[in-house]
Amino acid sequence: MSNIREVARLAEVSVATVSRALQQPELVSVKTRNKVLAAVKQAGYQPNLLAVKFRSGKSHNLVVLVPTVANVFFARVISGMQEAAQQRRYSLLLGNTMADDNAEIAYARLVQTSQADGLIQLRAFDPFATLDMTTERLPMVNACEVLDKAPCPVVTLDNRAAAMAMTEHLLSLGHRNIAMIKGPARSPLTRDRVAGYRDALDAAGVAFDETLLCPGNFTLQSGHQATAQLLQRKQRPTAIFCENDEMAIGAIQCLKQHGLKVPDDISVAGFDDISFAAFSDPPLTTIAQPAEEFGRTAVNLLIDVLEQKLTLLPKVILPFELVLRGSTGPVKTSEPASDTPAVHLT
Amino acid sequence: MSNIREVARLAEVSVATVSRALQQPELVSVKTRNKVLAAVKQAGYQPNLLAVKFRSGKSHNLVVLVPTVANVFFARVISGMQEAAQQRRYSLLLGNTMADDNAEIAYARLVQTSQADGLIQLRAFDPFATLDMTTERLPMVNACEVLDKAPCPVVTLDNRAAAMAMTEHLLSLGHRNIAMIKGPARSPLTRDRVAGYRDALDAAGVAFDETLLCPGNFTLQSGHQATAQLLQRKQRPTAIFCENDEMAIGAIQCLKQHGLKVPDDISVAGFDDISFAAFSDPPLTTIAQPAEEFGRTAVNLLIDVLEQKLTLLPKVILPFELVLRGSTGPVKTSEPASDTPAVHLT
DNA sequence: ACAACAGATGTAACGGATTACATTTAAGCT
DNA sequence: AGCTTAAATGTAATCCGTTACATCTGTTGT
Repeated sequence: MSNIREVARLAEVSVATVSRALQQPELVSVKTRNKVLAAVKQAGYQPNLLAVKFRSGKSHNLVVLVPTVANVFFARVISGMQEAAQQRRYSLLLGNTMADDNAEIAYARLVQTSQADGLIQLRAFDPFATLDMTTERLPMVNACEVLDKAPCPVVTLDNRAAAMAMTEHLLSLGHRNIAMIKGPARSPLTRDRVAGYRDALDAAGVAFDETLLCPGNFTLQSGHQATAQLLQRKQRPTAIFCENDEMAIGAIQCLKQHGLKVPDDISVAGFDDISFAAFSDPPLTTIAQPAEEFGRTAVNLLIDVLEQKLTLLPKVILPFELVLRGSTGPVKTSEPASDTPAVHLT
Repeated sequence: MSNIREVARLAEVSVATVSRALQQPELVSVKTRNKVLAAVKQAGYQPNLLAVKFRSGKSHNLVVLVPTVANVFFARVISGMQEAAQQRRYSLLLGNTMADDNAEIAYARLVQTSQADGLIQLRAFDPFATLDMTTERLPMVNACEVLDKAPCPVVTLDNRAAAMAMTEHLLSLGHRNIAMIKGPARSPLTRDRVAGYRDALDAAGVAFDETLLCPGNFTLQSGHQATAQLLQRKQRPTAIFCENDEMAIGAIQCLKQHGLKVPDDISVAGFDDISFAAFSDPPLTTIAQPAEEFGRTAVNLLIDVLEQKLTLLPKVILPFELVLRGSTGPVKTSEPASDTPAVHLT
């Protein structure tokens, strides 16, 4: 691979002139510039970016920490990131961490040793928190599932309000016995969505029943399993609100296998509005999240930080949308007035 | 950020000794080594990888060119890549190209300018083909959808045999009027799968009817659309073989909307075995591809090439599996003997 | 004609880790 | 002790593009 010195030799100028002809053409006379350009072409010269990055100390890479790329929602987020990064001439380094803290810390190390200029974290975990104090924490943006007190810009969605909106929708259909299939217990995301669910229940004067909350892990299988458990209850819920669409689709399959009709016998709602949501049977009522926009915003925010276009630590809250489709419907009135008297009004 | 000179100063040794203590400890006395290690700790030293890469001329990055990360199958492939890359201490640079030739060429440039040591292409397109001859072509592996005469190692699956297997399955259920929803026409992948479909038809002595081939683009929507078209035919096909699961799921939805039962009225088959396939209603008969294994193999192959562990250009063919589920069933005998006489035996 | 200055170009230092080669130190042997 | 050899460490070059600073050329103004 030819280098700048080779080009300088061919063009019979100094390396500085070559560099300037390429970086700041206005500083070089037209005649010389053309000589240089010709030499560049002749030599097939491409600047060695490793050298440029080394010299500048900027890698122009961003690391993305994602729990699983194989998740449809995250795939869309990454797609948006890619788009924004490309526009601003940054590259994306993928860190598929399987939500493993140690893997994330390892990736964070990457950043510190200047493989990347900054980091985007899609989970509520601070990979720099455990590092010793001699090592500085690096530019980071936390998106989608965010830390409560993130020491960095944040882009998220009002999960609590969204969950409340969905729960209100179910309540408005007459449901009073609404189960929820959650994500992992420790996650702030899960906590917020449960809080929103509870807000709506409280506002409607419906008693909260902890046993209606079922843990899941955002996979199709876990939605299926959790639903199977819910169906073993003495009193079957009339609606199931799942914290993502995959679990909702898993839930619907389970219900059908038990001979139940959705939404006639039981309503199901999801979250995310992945492409499959509109194609499930019945089509899924869900909360649409602007996934690609999450990615774009996170990247732009991070680059702004890197390029010092930002001083404050912004908190961007993207809008959600309640998407009503066929998987939710009015509660069947044929059921006997189903009270759980002991719990009623505490 | 402290550098190696700082550590050398603290340990009261030369920079060469520090470097050796870390890279080839056996060359350094135990006493000195400990001094160095202590100094490293004290300074919070992490080698600057940009410098290391610059010096070595190896970026230890691999570029992945993927048509769309948002596609479930590719997401799994990338997941496998990530796993293998991490194990072998390489990083993955994501290039989401939207199947745009120019975007791919731009990414190929990245590689040339030593941002990455090699490239994995998941599409049948050679981004180096159009580049002028002064610029050398760089290490590359072509996976999943491969070029016929790829100038590089290849990891693929016998798409022709797989499509033949699926078509034989449908034929064995009595179907004679089998439509196919294809991918983009130019793709070798589409061509091979159509060829396999035809092989099976020929072997069974069933006439090939070109009008039963419907173009799609691997999305849920396109499966839906193509199916709507197929249903306008005078003579409805009794089975639809889709070139991926997304299109199959789209097809099933369309059929249901037209009041048709799957598989009683019409059978549907997919390809890929994405997670949603097992959760569709009915569960999808499909061809399982070892997606993660594709990714792992491609990465390992590429790194082997980079590290000169390979001399030949291997062609790895991974196995597929016919997965029978509920979306395919015997053809209904109640239909009148349905011939399309004009076409029969040409 | 000369000073002042702008414009164009060149020289060389720099960034941080690695490593060939040189040098010093220690150990082993007679 | 004196010589040989191995082990340990140091010195300095190297990778390549950028850029501060120096130098040179040519123009304008008086």
